[in-house]
Amino acid sequence: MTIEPDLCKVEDALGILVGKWKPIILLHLLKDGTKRFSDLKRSVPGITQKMLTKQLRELEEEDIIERVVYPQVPPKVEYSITEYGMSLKPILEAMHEWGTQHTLHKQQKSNNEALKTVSSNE
Amino acid sequence: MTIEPDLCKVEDALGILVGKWKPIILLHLLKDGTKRFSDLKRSVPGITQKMLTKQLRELEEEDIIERVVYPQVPPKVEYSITEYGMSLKPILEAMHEWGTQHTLHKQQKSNNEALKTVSSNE
DNA sequence: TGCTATAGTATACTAAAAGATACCATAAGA
DNA sequence: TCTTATGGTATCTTTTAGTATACTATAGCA
Repeated sequence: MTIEPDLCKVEDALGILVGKWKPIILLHLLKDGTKRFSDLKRSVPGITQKMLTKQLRELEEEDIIERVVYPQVPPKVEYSITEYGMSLKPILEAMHEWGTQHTLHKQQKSNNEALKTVSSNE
Repeated sequence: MTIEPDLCKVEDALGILVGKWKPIILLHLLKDGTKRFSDLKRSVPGITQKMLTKQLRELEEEDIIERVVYPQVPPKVEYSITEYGMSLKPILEAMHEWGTQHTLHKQQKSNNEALKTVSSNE
């Protein structure tokens, strides 16, 4: 299969997944199903409230996740992946698998370079 | 299969693919095999020389593409995908397929919204 | 009365990515 | 001698992404 670059839809998927936080948010939701805002915040260390809100709004806008507000105080808001969002799973898995391989590749590369350095010092 | 978010390697793949131009550059190289710098520049409309150079250097750094310089004037430089770079193909294909579906989904969504607007005006 | 929890918003800031533009070397050809 | 082609680099400006911090509402509890 060859993808016609001019008709390229790759960037659509990329646009959804890109951002420092979106993949990790999606992986948590895929793993745990439904999560509250504060759960997500705890699960994604280092993220600010503003960023989490922003990423979630963007994913919601694309119908990847669903947001349910319970009218109570203190507020309760639950997020979950939509059926449509589930369709991203193969991409995330392919990337995860590749990333795992890539780690090995990088290690081999740095090993080779270390070897070269050693032999040139001999 | 569930990906452990904490051990997540998804971002590694994402880091390679991300950038306004990288996917389209890779698709062209996957399609045509070897391409010269100027061919790529023509194939990727709107890209500046600086950006093309930068993206190519980054992909080369990751061993995704190979750069061959022919010592002649005017200069000739050829780029091609490495065997390792070929391993990205499943990801690009998965994203392409998803993107195509997503286009349909977006169309349906805007159709639905148009319908809603019509019925609320009735 | 004052504190806590939740799910945010508002404002100001910094850093990174991308874009615009000008510049370079040099052989071949008009 | 001037122009063109190629594959860049250097510098500056703009745009976008991300961070830090302060602020909000309100029920329940001590």
